[in-house]
Amino acid sequence: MPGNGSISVRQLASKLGISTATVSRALNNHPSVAPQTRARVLELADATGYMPRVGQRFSTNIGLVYPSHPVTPEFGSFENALLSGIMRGLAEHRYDLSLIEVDRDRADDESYTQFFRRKGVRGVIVRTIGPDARLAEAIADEGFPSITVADRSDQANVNFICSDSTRDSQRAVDHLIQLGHRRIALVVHTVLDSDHLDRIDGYNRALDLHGINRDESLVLRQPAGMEGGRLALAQMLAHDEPPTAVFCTNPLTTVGLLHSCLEQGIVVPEQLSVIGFDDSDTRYHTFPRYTSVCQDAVQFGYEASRWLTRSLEGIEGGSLRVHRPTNLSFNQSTGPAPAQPVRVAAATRASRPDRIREPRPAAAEPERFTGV
Amino acid sequence: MPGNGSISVRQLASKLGISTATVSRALNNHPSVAPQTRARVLELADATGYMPRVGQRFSTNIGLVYPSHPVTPEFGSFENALLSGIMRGLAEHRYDLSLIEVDRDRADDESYTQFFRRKGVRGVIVRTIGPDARLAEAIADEGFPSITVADRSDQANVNFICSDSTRDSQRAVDHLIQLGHRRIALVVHTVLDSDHLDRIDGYNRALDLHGINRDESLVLRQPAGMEGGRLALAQMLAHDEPPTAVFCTNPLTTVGLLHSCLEQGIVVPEQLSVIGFDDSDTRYHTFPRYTSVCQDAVQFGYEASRWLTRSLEGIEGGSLRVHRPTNLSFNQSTGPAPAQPVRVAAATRASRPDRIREPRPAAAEPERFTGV
DNA sequence: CACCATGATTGCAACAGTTACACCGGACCG
DNA sequence: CGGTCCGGTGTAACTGTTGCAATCATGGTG
Repeated sequence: MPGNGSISVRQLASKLGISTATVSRALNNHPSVAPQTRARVLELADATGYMPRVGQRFSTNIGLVYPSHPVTPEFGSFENALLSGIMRGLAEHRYDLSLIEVDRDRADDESYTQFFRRKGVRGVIVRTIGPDARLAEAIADEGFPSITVADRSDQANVNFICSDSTRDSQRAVDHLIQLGHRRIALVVHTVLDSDHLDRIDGYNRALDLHGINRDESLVLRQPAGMEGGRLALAQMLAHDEPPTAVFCTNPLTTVGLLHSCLEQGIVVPEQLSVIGFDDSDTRYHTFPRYTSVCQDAVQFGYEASRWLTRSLEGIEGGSLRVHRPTNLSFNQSTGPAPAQPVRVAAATRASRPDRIREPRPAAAEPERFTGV
Repeated sequence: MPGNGSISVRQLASKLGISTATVSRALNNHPSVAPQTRARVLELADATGYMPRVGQRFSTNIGLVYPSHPVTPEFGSFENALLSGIMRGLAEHRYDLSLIEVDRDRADDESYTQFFRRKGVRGVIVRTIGPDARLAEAIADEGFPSITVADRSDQANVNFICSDSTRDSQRAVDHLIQLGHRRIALVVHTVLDSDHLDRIDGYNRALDLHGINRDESLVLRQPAGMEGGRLALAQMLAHDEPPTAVFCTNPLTTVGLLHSCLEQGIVVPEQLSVIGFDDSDTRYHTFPRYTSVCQDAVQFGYEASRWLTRSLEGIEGGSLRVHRPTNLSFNQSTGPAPAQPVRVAAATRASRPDRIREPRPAAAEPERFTGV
């Protein structure tokens, strides 16, 4: 465990027998410092837990860390809700938030601690995306104050707050079984993070509990997004023994699947029951509104930022490893199992394109990134 | 116009005949400094364009400024797209982004310039929300480097990049008229910012151009959001002479309106044509996908942050006042005007909806990824 | 009136980190 | 051999901040 951060540049310099100027340059990645000198400085800085101050004061900045380019529009509402919660949690101790993308300007030979020091942040909230959980573990291994949000790790030194959807996933599938469904499809993302493993787990447990055979051919892996939902429905309809219900473990995928149902004239829930997943309000945007397992991203952000700042202020001690249970929101997308499942035949019969096609005029060329 | 920011605390102190300690405390809102002393310090700091440095270096932080608590989940995807673009634009000169909410910890007697100085940001991107345009103007009046995004101002000192949807709003309504519609409703937000005024303007121009009388009773003001769309549809159906088409100037409102159509068994576009508004991909999430006027929030963020940083680096000079035209995206929510408009009677009759619908061909959609 | 306690302001000085400039030493080339 | 260049380092001067002491006004009390 590093020291308490009360080391100064001058102390580092005197311990190393060099000048403060060289120490400062080494810490800031100036090109004019010899590699072995920089290595010695960084090593000692790490060992002593050096933390820069402005004047005599520590900074009060928290970093929200993304592995690479953050918050692309495709992330959907989760990031918004998360940010909203984070800002609320930081308000108590007047911390500020900086957005940091690790890939952008972290030097290759620079540790995460050094990188964050250089950015002037005291602690970070790590937003790992997909399978990049290594980032959170690497930061934790360096002992830098951090907490991961909406993901988890088996490493004991990783603080996190994540959702545990196992229970509600099981309840969701159980609900379908109670309604008489026996063949229930599961749609998961192509890459499986801990969240998706929970959902698979809950799905399996519900089936096992009712003595329903697991059918691997009903577990569909599709990329998260509208198109994934569309493809999943197509797979279901083409199945030899089609399911009468589906548990779709991603919000946008659920939207895509329900959208495809409407396109193909499949009535939900009369012909097909659907349970989905939601981070915010997406379940109310579809027709019908879908029953879903819901996680509260605002709450995640709030608790993570609050714990981190309290921890830095010395109010909170120890670690935080929280599994926050999800909620189950019942809406209009589930109903009794139909006598016969919908099949591809119904869909193909209805696929003659007698629609009125909209004119597609030569649309204005989309603006590209041009300098102004 | 303030100076070039090369003034130091010591120079301020000597000009005022006080110590640097007092100057520092005054600038940081320490409670132990006499009110009139602080007033004198702040006045001189403003006049000289003081800007704090860390050591000898200016900070490279940009603030994204919200009037109050930022990025609530209701904002939808606009904020995400904006942030994404901003981060990309900041990358070129290695600036960092801090999220700042003015209401949170700006002191009452503190100018915006002082507030931003205290936060250590060199320039700000102002995200005014709704009718809060005064914020951008107040900041500009103080001469602090700033640019407003997705809003505009008549004040010549306000830099901004906004969308001009007048042309496409007119084209959208014109498109409806070409399809034979004569009674076209307009749904606008209850508070009218410059964006909404554009849309009203385009709507009016299209009607005027075709010699169609404006009917004030077809201009519906509803709060932005799903519920607003629902209420707008109810108003339309209850109208004495119901419209056969509607131009809905907000994404979520459009979603709500289309959702309500599905609930009530109103077939779009056969019974009602709908044109909406979109910041990102929302138009592909509804059934049917709606034709919409689209603004590119990523581009806004990119251009704003790039101009601001280049301006601070001295590469760019002068002001930036850009009206970026929107795009018109044609989808499946518009069609020829029906012989008879849908009325409230029809809606009630269809309240036990026969939801099996004619299929429609799926349009190709770009692959997307999502969080979680 | 003298005197002390109290609290509000302020200054001194020591601290934090950064950078311009000079210096040094070795490599390279004429 | 001498000049030139360049990578690397230190000196010193510069930022802004804060702990502690000093100062000053004020008011209550003997």
